[in-house]
Amino acid sequence: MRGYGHGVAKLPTIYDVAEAAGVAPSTVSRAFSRPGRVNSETAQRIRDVAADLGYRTNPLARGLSTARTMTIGLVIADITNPVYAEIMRGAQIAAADAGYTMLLADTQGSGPRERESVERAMPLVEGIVLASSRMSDSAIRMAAKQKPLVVLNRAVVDVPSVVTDNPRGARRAAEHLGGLGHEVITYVAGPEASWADGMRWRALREVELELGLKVRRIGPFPPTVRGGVRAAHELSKHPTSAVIAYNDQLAIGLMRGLASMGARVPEDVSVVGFDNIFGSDLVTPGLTTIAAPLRVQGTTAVKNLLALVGGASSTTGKAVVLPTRLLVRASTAQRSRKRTAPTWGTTTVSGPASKSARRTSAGAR
Amino acid sequence: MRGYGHGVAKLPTIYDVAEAAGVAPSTVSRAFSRPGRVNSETAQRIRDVAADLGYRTNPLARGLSTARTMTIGLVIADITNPVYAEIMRGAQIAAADAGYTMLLADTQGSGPRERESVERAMPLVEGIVLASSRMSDSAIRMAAKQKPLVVLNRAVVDVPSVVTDNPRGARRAAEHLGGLGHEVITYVAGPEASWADGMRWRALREVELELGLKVRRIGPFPPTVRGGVRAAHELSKHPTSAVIAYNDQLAIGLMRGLASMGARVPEDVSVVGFDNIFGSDLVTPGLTTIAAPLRVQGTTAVKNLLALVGGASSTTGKAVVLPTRLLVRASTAQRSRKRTAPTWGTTTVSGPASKSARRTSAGAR
DNA sequence: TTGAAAGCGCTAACAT
DNA sequence: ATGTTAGCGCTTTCAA
Repeated sequence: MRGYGHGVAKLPTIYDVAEAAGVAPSTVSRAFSRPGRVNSETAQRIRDVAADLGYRTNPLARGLSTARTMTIGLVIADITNPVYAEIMRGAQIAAADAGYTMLLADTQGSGPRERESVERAMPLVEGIVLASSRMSDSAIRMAAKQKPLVVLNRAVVDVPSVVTDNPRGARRAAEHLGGLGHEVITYVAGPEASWADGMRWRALREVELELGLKVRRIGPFPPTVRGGVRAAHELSKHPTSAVIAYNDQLAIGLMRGLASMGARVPEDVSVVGFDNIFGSDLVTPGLTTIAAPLRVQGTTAVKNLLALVGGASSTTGKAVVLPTRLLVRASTAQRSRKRTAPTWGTTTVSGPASKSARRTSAGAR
Repeated sequence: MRGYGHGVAKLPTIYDVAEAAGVAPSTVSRAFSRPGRVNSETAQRIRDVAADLGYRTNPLARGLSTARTMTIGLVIADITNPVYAEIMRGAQIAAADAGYTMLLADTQGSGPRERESVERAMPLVEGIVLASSRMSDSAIRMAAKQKPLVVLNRAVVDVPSVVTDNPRGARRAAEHLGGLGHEVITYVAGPEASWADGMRWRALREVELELGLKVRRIGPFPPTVRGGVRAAHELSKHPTSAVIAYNDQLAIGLMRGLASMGARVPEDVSVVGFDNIFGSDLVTPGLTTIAAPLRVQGTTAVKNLLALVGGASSTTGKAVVLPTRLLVRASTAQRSRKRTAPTWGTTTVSGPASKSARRTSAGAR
């Protein structure tokens, strides 16, 4: 009702309030300052007057003198990737709960762009969360010296990190598949720059002997549905009855590709993904996956960041590792020993029968 | 290599540069100021020295005196909704292209939270994009007086708006279904607060007579997969052979719900969604949908906002309307007149046969 | 062009 | 508990 003009209205300042309340500007400032909001009678009166005038403390000005902008930055490799939807939600909630605003930068998977985003955001924020960063360890460490910073989905020595339990996740996937009678598993790799990819593949190699199964690897592929389709073609050259994909998108694409080549999931090949993104339970068959606590990842990263901002020392040097869990859906099944016919793997999508099946029969190894 | 300490490194200021270059601070400022970057020899030397020192102009300080923070705000109703992934990407790109940083606020579908976010962001940004706002028209208009603002997916009188062509989209959906022989269509409504929902339903009502078909409406339902499942139950009480859902999530949930009740899509019921979100082509059957130019929506909103920021007058009072297109996939098909048996609609998921079929036979209307 | 000085709105020592 | 006085880092008159 206070009939603002039309263009850009000028907001009242601390001086306006001071004058209206008949006190010194600094007194007004105090009535609004952070820690121990003064509670004298005057302070209250000042707040009333301020509210009346529609006064709002200008965060820019405040930030200029205190370096507290009440803003944190979240830089993400690919905002389009459904994984980040939940992560961002979690981050946003944690930030908002602490009274912080979130600056978002999408780097579209580009390293240089990421560096630039970080530089741009740096002076505006009190701290930064780097999700699935593609920058080099040293670049990250460098940035971490400027402002509090935590990396998500990656462990960087000397920099607070939040990761999921990739080794355990990969192991669970392998155990699950092994338990279903699969003896050789193909790992469909994601981007080489991905830290998680390395962890997953390495973990699989490690459990290989222990679980008495064989693990191959194809890739790298872009971590997208399309990448998965390509992977399916690649897989058809050396079919295995079970596949673990770097992430759900890849797994979903793989299933599509397999379907288009006449392979059935899970009858012919069992597929496991990672992350449990939106949609992984909607595809047919539902995707068995190693679920990550997406939202918790976001909140944890932000909470830790805020702790740092609040002056906490970088805790231990250890990364915080969040648990994952195996979600069994319809894309994995008992290995069928009675393969009626090598219906796929004997032909590729781009032509008639050519490379004949290998490793397709039981006693492969 | 410039061996930063360890804690928070202090950045060089304009004064440091001035001293190093042997000029006055204001001269340094000029060498970096906005419009016509001075090109004198000194200016160049200053820039070199600055680069050498690792100087970066502090946006906060700049913002304090110029009110140009090079930041825009994007406030979104539900960051978790896949629709926004692409919109955000588009917005982010447009912002980055113009050298702007993006502040993001997720309001989790809460009106009050949205108001608060806007207030919080207001002083930090040069302008705001409100995506699918749940605030009242008057609240939006109020905010629009403070700073440049554009609303996305909603038209508000006197406020620059960007919307998709809902009427045309709804019409196309109806025509498509009509062309397949469907005579009565159920519209599964989304949230009542949604402007788009109103537009879509209203458009359907308008083409009803013209296309010679009948349109019913059930709902409102939350615009989620779960909401869709609930809608399926509701639908089973008054089955129709064709359904148009408020959005893809609802449509997908509906398909799941129908499947669990024994109804086949598209044989028993054809389903059309809106938006073409990630995943709508991954479900089985693929979802026929009215595709929105998601990314373009984001870029358009931001570009228009930036134009306003740059001083453009609110153009005409008209909303920018972006075209949609019908994407036919497998969830819609010719209506089968020879219904062998009313296999669904006669039983509900929660028990044996009860409510008998209605409107299920051919000559319904 | 460049320099000098005032000020953006707020906070942070000092005093009182 | 309040008032005074300097800045935070940058831009912007106004002179030179």
